[in-house]
Amino acid sequence: MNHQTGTSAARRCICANIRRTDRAITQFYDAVLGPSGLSAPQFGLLSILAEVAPITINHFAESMAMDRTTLTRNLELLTEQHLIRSEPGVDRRMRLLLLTEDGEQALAQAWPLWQKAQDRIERTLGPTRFDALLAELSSVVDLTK
Amino acid sequence: MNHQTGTSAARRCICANIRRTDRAITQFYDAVLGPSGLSAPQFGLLSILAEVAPITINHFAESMAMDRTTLTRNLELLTEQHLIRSEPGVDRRMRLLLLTEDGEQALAQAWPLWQKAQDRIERTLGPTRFDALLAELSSVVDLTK
DNA sequence: AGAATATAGGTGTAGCTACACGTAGTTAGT
DNA sequence: ACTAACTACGTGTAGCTACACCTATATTCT
Repeated sequence: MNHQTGTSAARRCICANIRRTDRAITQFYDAVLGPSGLSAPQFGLLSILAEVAPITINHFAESMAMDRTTLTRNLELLTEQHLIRSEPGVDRRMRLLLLTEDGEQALAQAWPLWQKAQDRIERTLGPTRFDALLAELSSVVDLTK
Repeated sequence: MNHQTGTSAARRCICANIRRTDRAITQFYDAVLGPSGLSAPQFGLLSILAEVAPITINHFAESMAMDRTTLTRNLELLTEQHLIRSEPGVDRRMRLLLLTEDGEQALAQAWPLWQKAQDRIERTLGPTRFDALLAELSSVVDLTK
């Protein structure tokens, strides 16, 4: 079992491999986005929120495939930095999330940095491999449901 | 820009997509590994440590592509649970990491559960797509260096 | 031998993640 | 109208992650 040939079962763990890739890519995007003052996760939240706002926390969490309570904690920080705000909806339980003007500006500043990081990956892999990778990642997400 | 056709740039962010996949797959493995008492990251650490022990923290961190200080914090928990231990090396700065007997047992108990989770992904994708995905993840890690 | 440098590792701080549980407001059933 | 069930959201707790900074030991250079 696992002599010279082949890769150990542990090294083939798809979970460990994805987690490892997550650590590497997040550090890479964090470094490139650094000058914007946004972390990779924060940029991700703002860029999607810009498309789907106004939206409730639950729907936003679903859109991000993120636990609702995780999103709540992340939104606290963005709110403290005045990058987003929330206003009451018709249903008094709901809060509708919106970007502030500061948030729009921070996002606009970060876009070229994000593009730089994204291009590094996208261009090196090429369009075919890149799109295939995105598709496979989505397949994995679907498989866990 | 980004009307009905195509996917928005934000949705194509490889960082956000990998992070999303990480959340999904980690929850999936955590759920399946639940009965073993090990989390997905803990199983990952133990299964690799079993192969490379005895090893220093720095070398283990490198082997896991993980920040050294992150590893330190994770090892604290495993040590408290008596799943691993460390002993001094010849160089008095070093600590050599080892699995305890409890750790070996916990790992042995968790293996079939891990196999169950892994099979779900590996069998559905098939060997070709699965191996290609692992390779592409490694490519992404290499690109961030 | 002594000073400068390099290596191994820990601590303070802070952000990301999610489960279990709780509260307030809404809707459905009778 | 009243109760039960459901929905939207927050809080307590705890693990995973990494940067900046620190200490202790070992090595190299002069």
